[in-house]
Amino acid sequence: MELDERKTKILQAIIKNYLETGEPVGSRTISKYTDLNLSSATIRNEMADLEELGFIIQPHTSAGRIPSDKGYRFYVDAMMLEHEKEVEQLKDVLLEKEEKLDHMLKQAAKLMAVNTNYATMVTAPRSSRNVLKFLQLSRMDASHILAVIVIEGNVIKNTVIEVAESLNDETMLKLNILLNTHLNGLSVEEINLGLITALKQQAGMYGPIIEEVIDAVAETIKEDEDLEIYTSGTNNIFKYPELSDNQKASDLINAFEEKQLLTQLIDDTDSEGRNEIKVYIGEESPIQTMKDCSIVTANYEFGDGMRGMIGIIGPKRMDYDKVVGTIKTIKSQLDTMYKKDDN
Amino acid sequence: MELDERKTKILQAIIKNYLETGEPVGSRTISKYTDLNLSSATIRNEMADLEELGFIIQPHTSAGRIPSDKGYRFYVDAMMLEHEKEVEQLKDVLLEKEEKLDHMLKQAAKLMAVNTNYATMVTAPRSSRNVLKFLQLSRMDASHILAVIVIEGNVIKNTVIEVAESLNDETMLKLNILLNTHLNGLSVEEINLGLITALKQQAGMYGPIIEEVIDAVAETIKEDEDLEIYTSGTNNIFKYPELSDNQKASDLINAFEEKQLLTQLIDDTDSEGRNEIKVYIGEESPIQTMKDCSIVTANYEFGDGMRGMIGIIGPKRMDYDKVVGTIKTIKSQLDTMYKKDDN
DNA sequence: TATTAGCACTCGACCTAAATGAGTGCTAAC
DNA sequence: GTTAGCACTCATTTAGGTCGAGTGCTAATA
Repeated sequence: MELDERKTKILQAIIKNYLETGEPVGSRTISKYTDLNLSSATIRNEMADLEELGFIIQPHTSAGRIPSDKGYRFYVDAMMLEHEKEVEQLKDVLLEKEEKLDHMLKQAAKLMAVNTNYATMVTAPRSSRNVLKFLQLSRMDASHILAVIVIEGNVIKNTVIEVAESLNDETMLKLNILLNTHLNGLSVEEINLGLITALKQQAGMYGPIIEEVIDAVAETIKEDEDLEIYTSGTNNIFKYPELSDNQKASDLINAFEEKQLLTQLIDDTDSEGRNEIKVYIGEESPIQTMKDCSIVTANYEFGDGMRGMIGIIGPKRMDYDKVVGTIKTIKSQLDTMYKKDDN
Repeated sequence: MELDERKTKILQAIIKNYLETGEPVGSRTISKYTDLNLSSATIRNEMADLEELGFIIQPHTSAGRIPSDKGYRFYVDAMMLEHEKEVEQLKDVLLEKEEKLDHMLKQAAKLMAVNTNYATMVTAPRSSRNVLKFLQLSRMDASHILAVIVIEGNVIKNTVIEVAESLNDETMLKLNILLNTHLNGLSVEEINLGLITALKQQAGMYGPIIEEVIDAVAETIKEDEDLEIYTSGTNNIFKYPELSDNQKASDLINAFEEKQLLTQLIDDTDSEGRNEIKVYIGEESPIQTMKDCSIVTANYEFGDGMRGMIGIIGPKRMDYDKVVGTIKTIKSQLDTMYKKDDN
């Protein structure tokens, strides 16, 4: 059996109607809803076929049909193809550039949540290559040295190092020069034991400090890995009956609190994917607790190789059109925002 | 009518029983539960009195009684008085000192949540006096200066300042000395326009940079105000039927996401309050959406005048004993953790 | 006077049966 | 291939009925 044009039209109509009403769709509704001018009986026959093909499901005998995951997939694929041509932008979704990056990302998450009424997430961008850009030691007080570590993409971290004895200005200067000349431009993998030993030797009696600084650098670069995730609109899930029964809601809320779970959504295929927008429907989701949800994600990219992810999570019965539009809009705004002047 | 000893005993028994079962408590239950050896009829009379006094409530005719807010208040006050003597510590709630402060606070929130099965929050500590401790400008690359700002309590912030032309080492040194000698030890209020003008004059052609740095300092100190709040166990609210109906759950989840709302819980009475533990019951809560909850909070204090808050939020029918114990334990651990060696 | 036993009464919780109605599958006619 | 007609299914709603926990009140008791 094939999916001919009429079946396609009927399937589209069923899904469209279900997205709007949330109720199982009956044959009579379709008979009137479409311009096919077919009787409900004919529709019924076609629906039986569509069910056999796996696109729609009957929740129980004598109820209308609802889309299966496969049905949604078909619908979304068709829609994405449609969208490919028009590069429409939602005019009313306007992200303002904020002073602080974290404020802006939080803002982006919120904007998407308010606009779509779904739960949203935004990950902080991280550099594909974690390279040390700049290192600065300074004496804070007699027993503390402040180490400022800047890695590629202007991610800045600070560490306070305790020292037994105060160091004079000259020593500080020497250490700074030593560290910067040898370490700048290196990634954490490149800072190996041989290099460290060589540096320690050159530093003489200040070897232990070098060691501590390098530890801090490694720590800092690594720490950037457990990346920050901003979420918003979590409580939107209560707006959708299919998600708001206690067990499901609890699991979802938990996933949003334990942001760690959300990292599974982060796409690690390199950017070759043509800046694709990804849609996970129901069972396709990589996160177990979101089997009843659909997830739409996209990567954004700052000028200097920093990449992050934005995502919207809602019920399978989701306004895919709007969600994809919103994601696209926010993505493109983030993409261009830091293109010219960095931070 | 007075609250004599017998009434007190009965009231305590009612509340205790209700805390355990969650069901309205009937007269017969009390008649057997207590060692008063009174018939249910007598208890009924007493209960009618207690209701008249406002300590208990009948959800509907022909149901048992449940405590009113006033009843809970009575119970908690009595309990707190009891606790005053014993300074027991929960042995099994052990907070490990983490490298990073934010990790540790997150950990504290989680620990409390796991231990009590309620939702918890921990605010980052902030200094009562926001004083500039140390300032460091360094040249990051030709057109960017990195300003590192350390305020009292070793809160460190970074800002990148864009400059038109590259500055040489000597100028940088001069600016650093100029800024540090004049600004260190000052609070944001003390950095007034007169001082700024004087500094700008001394800096000559670099006046604009001075201005930007000072702006950044002001910004940084102010920004520390919109403080961070770590939450955990949010989804625990689903464990309590009285909170998990959709509207209430949604509101609560929202309050935990919009952490801003939680700031209302932060106690601004100065520490004179003898390190008191605060209990807000139902209507006493300063947060509208938590009228069906009880909230237990306490302030913790790091050695150097940094203060933060920990709190537990659960249903009114809460295990107050355990919650207060947990709060006390975590508080005292936080209190002592940074007493000797700071950060 | 305080306590208790007894009793009628209330009211939510739970169960069952019947009515409703949306929607189906199938068959026979067009 | 399409449609009208019809019997059938089944979730949802409504109404009625029982059950039992618990009360308030009254009269008897210590």
